[in-house]
Amino acid sequence: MASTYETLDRALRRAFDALAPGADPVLRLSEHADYQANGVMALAKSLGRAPREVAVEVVDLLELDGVASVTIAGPGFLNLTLAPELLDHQLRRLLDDARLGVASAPVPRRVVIDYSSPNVAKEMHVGHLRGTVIGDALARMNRFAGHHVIARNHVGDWGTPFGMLIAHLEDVGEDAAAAELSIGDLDGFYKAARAKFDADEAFQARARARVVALQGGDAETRRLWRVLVDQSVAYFSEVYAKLDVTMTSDDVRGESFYNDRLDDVVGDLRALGLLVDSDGAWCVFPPGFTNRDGEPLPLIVQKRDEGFGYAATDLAALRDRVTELRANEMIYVVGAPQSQHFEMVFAVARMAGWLPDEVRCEHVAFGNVLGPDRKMFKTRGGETIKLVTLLDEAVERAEVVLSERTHDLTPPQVRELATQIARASIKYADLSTERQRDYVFDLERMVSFEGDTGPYLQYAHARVRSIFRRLGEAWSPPEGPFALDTHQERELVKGLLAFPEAFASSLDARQPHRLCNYLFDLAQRFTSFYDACPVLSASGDLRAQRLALCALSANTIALGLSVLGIEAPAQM
RNA sequence: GCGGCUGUAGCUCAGCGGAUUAGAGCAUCGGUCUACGGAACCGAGGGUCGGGGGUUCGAAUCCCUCCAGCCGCACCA
Repeated sequence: MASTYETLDRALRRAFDALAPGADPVLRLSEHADYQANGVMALAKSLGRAPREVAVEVVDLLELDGVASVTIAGPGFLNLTLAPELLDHQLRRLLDDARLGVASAPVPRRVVIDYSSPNVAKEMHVGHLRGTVIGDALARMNRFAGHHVIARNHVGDWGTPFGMLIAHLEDVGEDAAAAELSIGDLDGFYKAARAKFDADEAFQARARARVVALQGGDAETRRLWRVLVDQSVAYFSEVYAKLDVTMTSDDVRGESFYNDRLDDVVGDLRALGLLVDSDGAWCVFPPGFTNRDGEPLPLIVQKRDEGFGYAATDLAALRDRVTELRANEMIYVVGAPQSQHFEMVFAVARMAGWLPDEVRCEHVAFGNVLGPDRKMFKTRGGETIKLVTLLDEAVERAEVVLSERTHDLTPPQVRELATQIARASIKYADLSTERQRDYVFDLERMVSFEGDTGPYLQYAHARVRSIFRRLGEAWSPPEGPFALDTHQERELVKGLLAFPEAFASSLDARQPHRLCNYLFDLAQRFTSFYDACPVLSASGDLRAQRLALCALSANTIALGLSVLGIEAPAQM
């Protein structure tokens, strides 16, 4: 059974096709009716005919018996009003469907999502928030859509800084280092190493020697390096758990994972004749990229010193994902500043034939998190802010608000709820802003229960659930047909029926904020309904009908939040 | 200099596969209600959609140009 949108869209397309194959009806939710189709005007233009005339013709061709009635408005809009029997049918279907109308992909795709990617021995700070939260939402949405998701954490675990980190590890001793790292003081460790490196020549020499030893595969050096990586990954896992993010240590494929494939990348590019020696570095020049002097811009694969650039690693990873992981889709959730880099990597991969046309591959870029001064979010002292500090602060605020409002919760319950609210605050604030845009981090606004916030949605959900607690007995859908006589009921139902397309459009565009907008809109439709339409004091079929709308509202909000990675407590 | 992103109500943001009066939240102001959780609902004021041109019957949305901000532009990842 198709969703309401699909049912209408198909009928419209059939009629449009009869006049001009492939014409888009441009179907949307409407304020003037239930749905509206705006495509007639464009169609008329392409036919060189009067829009109203074409509209009449389309309406004649439309087969919408039992689905909707149509009127022509303005220059040629088709205003569609859903038929009572369709509404009834769709609502009953949703009541019976845990997926609330979202079809599971008939042919699951293998979707590789690259996200989070913190650096070993470096703190996770606000800069990692967006990539982690957005990536995880996209992972959950893809899973829910029925696809096979392979999450990849492209951790920064290689490079020259590891020389000094290992040398420092040697100095402080493994146990002390492990202790420091496991409590999450990664920055302290890094800074101490950095300070010694800058001040102490002997240390510098040891650090350099360690880099060489590490790259050369020296066993002891490798073991020490492992200690750093393992401790850091363990710490990242704690942060993910705290954030309720599904990424696990099994998803980690650090840069080092691809080390032994870099020679092949270079060799194969050379064999393909794509490699050019430029100032001693081995480069590929994909067409269409220029530098500041208007000259062709290289993707540096192998540096003059024979070390590999990160482009080589990215190419190796991409190849692995296509061949070994058999990806049908690849999503790189990485900050916007890297967009040119990824364009070039993808271009080179296509040139090399490593990225088939049928593999959808995209850089899902995101903007910065800004402080109140609209600059990169830092502490007053100019330090980056730890992710966990941010979370802890949000939990504290949520606890304060809860303790003011709540009555009969034990302290551990308050704590747990506050944690869920805090996560929702931060995640929703992040997800509800269009990805590419920078946004201002304002904890006060995020944890607020008023307005377009995570807690507001959680509250709206909890409020609906409370109706059923109060009801205290089983209920069943109305015997007779749904009679949506009030404006508020009808508006709510329109919202409920629109979940599948809101979800699909959000996923397809890799724009979680669309689903956020939908959920907030739905929550508002619900509260308007709830205010205007008594539920428990109604009786008979009317009560059954309204209970059904309540159940669907709660389920939709909970499911929508859940696929975004946000919890919906039943009570708060 | 080239390229990318951004510029919509006092503030924070949707809308940008063109279309029926440009939306929401916050803030402000005014209402509602013996209130199924008021952390609510209803309404009002508030916008030359950065400026200017163009295409179109119709542009916040498409094209050009200018302005402002952020970012990227060869061996750090």
